[in-house]
Amino acid sequence: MPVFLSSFVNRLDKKGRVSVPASFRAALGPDATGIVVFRSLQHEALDGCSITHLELLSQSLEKLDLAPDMYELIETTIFGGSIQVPFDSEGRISLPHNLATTVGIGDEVAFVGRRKTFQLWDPKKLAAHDAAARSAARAKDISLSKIIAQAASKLESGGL
Amino acid sequence: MPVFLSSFVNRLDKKGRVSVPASFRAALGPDATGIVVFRSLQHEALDGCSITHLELLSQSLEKLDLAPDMYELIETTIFGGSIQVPFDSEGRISLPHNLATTVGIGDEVAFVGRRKTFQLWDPKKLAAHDAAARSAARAKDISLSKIIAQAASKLESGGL
DNA sequence: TATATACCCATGATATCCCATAAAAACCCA
DNA sequence: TGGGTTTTTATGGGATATCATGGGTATATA
Repeated sequence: MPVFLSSFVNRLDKKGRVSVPASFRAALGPDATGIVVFRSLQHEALDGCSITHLELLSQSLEKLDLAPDMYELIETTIFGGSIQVPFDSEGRISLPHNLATTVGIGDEVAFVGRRKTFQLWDPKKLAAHDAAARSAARAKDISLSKIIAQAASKLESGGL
Repeated sequence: MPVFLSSFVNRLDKKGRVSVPASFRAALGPDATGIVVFRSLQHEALDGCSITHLELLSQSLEKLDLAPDMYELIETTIFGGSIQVPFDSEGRISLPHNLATTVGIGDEVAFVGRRKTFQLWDPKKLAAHDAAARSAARAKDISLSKIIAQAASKLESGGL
């Protein structure tokens, strides 16, 4: 199972090319010829994933009973708005300029792993988002060991 | 089950490498190729764990019905903020410089066992934190023998 | 002709691998 | 029990491979 972990900041050169982090390329597998990129629904950022993952998403959507307008929204935003970007021989993609500017990406891109997918951020926007997320986590007193403990007790009581 | 116990202070060399304590490596098992490190949500320190433990966390997240914003928060904070660091042939990891500095780690790292996980501290910050934690424990009148006694009586009454 | 896209090679920085050494711990055997 | 020996650990440094990045050139596209 490919897992996207950690974050990396890479430069966009004047041709609009940027290296996809080597570990992400490894997670995509040796056969991957590129990635899929589309605007995030929640953030001022881009979502990226493998082509197979997008197909999986498509299948999942069919299973769900979504409201028609929701379905409509997702169809146009994700599938309509997504683009396929191939790797060059060095593992770079060329990010369309208009797509980059819509999310505030200038000459640097932060690749952020999110397990099954990853995101592309403007590093400054990411830093702000990260700081906000951290203070929210502290405010709600979230701890990982708690989460694991909760899930474990749920597993015990719930069966399996 | 791997258990991380006790603490060790090791030096960071100028390449940014530091030995993971042998007993921690033993706890990780012979097959472990590295560890996962991310910023602690609670402390000015790094959390470290095995890759399997992170996968456990990942599964836990899927099991729990977390609020979407919470799920969101954890995904970016933990998975985006974590890095996978492989061992070199001597059992060292190379700690990214920016990650070390964000938690105040200079040229020494204190590895602190916390059972299922461990933490990486700047030794001075750890000493300060320790002192604070001890006085807090005294203030709350916590004692280990009390805790054990309480647990024992609970077992008797509650069965098994 | 301009603009964009793909393919090729060059280079510096970083990370990884491999070997050396010194200190500490474990071991062994009288 | 004590002293010597072996093994494990932590640490350092040089050589090598990988990666991100830059630029040149050809090929397509409008």
